[in-house]
Amino acid sequence: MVMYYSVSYMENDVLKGFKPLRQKIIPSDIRHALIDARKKRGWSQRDLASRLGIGQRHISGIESGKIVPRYDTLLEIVRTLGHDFILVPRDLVPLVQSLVRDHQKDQPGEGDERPLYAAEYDDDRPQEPHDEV
Amino acid sequence: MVMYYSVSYMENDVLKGFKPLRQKIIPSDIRHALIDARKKRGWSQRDLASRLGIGQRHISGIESGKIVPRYDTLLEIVRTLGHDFILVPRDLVPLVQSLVRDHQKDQPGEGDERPLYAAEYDDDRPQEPHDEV
DNA sequence: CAATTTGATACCTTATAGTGAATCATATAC
DNA sequence: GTATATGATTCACTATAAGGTATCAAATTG
Repeated sequence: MVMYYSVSYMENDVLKGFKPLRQKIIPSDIRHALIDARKKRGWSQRDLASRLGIGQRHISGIESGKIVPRYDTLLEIVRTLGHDFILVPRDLVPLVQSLVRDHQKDQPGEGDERPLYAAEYDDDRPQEPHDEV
Repeated sequence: MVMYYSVSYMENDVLKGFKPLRQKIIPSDIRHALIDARKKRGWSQRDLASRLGIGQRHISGIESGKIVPRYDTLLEIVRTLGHDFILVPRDLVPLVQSLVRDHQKDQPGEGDERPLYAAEYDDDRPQEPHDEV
C-alpha cells in the first residue's frame, strides 16, 4: 500500500524531469502467491511447465525472480494456477486487496496464503531490487 | 467472462496432453482501458512515454497490440495511468470486475470507460488473435 | 491554411525472454 | 540406503522486447 503512494510521488517528480525507478522484477508477493498456488495443487515446476507448454527452466526463473516474463506469458501462468489479473483503478486497490484476503480467509486450503500476500510484499521489495540491479 | 471459462476447459485438455493456446497478446480490454486512461489525462503517447522513460514507439506498439511488454513494463504503464494489476482468485473475478465497473459508473469522468471494459472485450477478442497469429 | 501534433513505422543495436535439452546438488520417497 | 523427484543452473540458439532516433501520413490546432 505504502509502495503505491511512493510511486505517486515519483509521478510528480517525472513532471519535473526525473525518471521513475524501473521495476525490472515481478513483485515478490505475486511470485510467492503463484508458488503457493502451484504447491497447493501438488504440482512441481515440471508439472506446471508441461501444462503451459514451456520449459521448467522458465518456471524456475520466473518464480525466483530471475526472469520477468511478458505479460501474456505471466497471465497464462496465473490462469493455469486458478487466478487472474484484474486491472483496477488505484483507489479501488485497498478494497479489492481486502476482498482477496477475506476470500482466502474463507478458503480453508488457502488461508495460509494471506500473510504471504501482504507481509512478504513489504519485506521483500526493498531487498530484491538490490540483488537484481 | 465467457473467455475465462473456455480457458478452464483448455486446462482440462492439458491433462490429456493438449497444449493450451498461447495468448501472445495483451487482451484488448486492457489495451483500450489504458488508451482511455491516457486520453482522459490529456496525454499523448509521447507524454506517457517520457513519464515512463521509454520510447513513444513502444507505447504505440503496446497500445496497438504489436508488442507484448514484460510484466514489469506493463505494470509501470498501468500504475502511471492510475491503475494497478491485482492478482485475484478466479472465482472472485466476477465480483471484482463488477466492483470495477460500478466504481467507474460512480466516477463522472470515467463513466464512459465502462462499456469499453465489457463490450469491447468480448468483441475484440475473437477477431484480434487472427490478426496476430 | 500553415504549423504543429499525433500515432505508426522504419532502421539499428543491445538485452533478455523463449525454446529445448541436459546436468547438478539437494530433497524426498520408500 | 538407493532411487527418484525437485528446483537451480548451464549451454546454445531464436525471437522479440527494450532502447534510441528519425520520418511519415494523417489529424489537429490556432
